Amino acid sequence: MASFIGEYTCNMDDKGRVALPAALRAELYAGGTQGRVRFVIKKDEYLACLALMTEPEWERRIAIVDKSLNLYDKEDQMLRDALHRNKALLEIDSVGRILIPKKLCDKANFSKEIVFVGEGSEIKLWAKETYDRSSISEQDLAALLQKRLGNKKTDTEQ
Amino acid sequence: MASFIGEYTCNMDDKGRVALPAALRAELYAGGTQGRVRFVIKKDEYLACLALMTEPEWERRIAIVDKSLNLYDKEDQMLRDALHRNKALLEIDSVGRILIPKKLCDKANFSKEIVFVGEGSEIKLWAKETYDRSSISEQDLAALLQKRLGNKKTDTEQ
DNA sequence: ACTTTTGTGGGAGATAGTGGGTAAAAAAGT
DNA sequence: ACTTTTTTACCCACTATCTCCCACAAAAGT
Repeated sequence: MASFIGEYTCNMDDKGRVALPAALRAELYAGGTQGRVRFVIKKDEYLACLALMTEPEWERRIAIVDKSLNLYDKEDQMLRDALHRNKALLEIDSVGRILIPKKLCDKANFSKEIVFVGEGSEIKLWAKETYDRSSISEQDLAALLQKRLGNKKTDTEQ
Repeated sequence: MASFIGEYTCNMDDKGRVALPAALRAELYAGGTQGRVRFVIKKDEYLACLALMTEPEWERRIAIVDKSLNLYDKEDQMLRDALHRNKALLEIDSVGRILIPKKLCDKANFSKEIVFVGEGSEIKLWAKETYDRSSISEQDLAALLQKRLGNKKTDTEQ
């Protein structure tokens, strides 16, 4: 399975197309994937960005959610419903670009410069301005790391 | 089995016909289904929308329900009866459209713009205004997700 | 400096979506 | 049983959008 890493900036044209940075594309095809690769792109549920992943990765994730939801529970169904909003299926075109749906561009305030951030099984897409503004301070990161992964842990971990 | 994903908007004409978005149609036929495909469309039991699924998927679901209902229990039989109301069997016409029965259009307040939402084994159909209005805020979704699937769990999981 | 790879832009053909007209079928009324 | 009316199905045609293709620019590597 592909594991993405690194920050890359590309420009979206006025048709909504952006080149998938070559390094990320290479990582994709390194996984022995032949032919067309399908992606799922979605609005991130917590952050002001989009998240891009391969279709199998999406299937894996939604399967986990489905397992803990009851088909005949109203609140569960509303959650399931909400989880399928702002998603789109997309493919890479003949020159290595993806076409981002307008609605999702708006949700993440995309205009021109898009930052691609490899995060293992997914790629985050940010409007450059948003990305630069949203980074947490080094101190906060240090504190969060210490709390969640350092020694003084309060909850379970694998 | 076909797995549907993505949001698509199409217009219903005054005869009650809507084009099934090409991406969803392709997904259908990708499952090796040749010739005519039959669908079941129904009013969603909990939400103000319709749900569309292949006939086999419907059979699968109703079989599960049947298993947990008692043939000789009055309330169970009334439920079984209710579950078969507001259903219709439909096919795709020669240009890829479906014809939605008037009764169901009314139930879901369809007028012109219909949003198709792929949700795995089924496709939800919403009147656009209803869809936009019924969307929970991003904060609420984040909170609900955090509560149901995040770390600070208060109830059982997997 | 030159070659190769990567990113960007635009035009043309293909295809998806939409609408209407007509014929057949079903439903309703006489 | 037959007529009338309504509904459904099939066909054709138009338009807007998207996808493919070509080409150029910019960067990186040799």
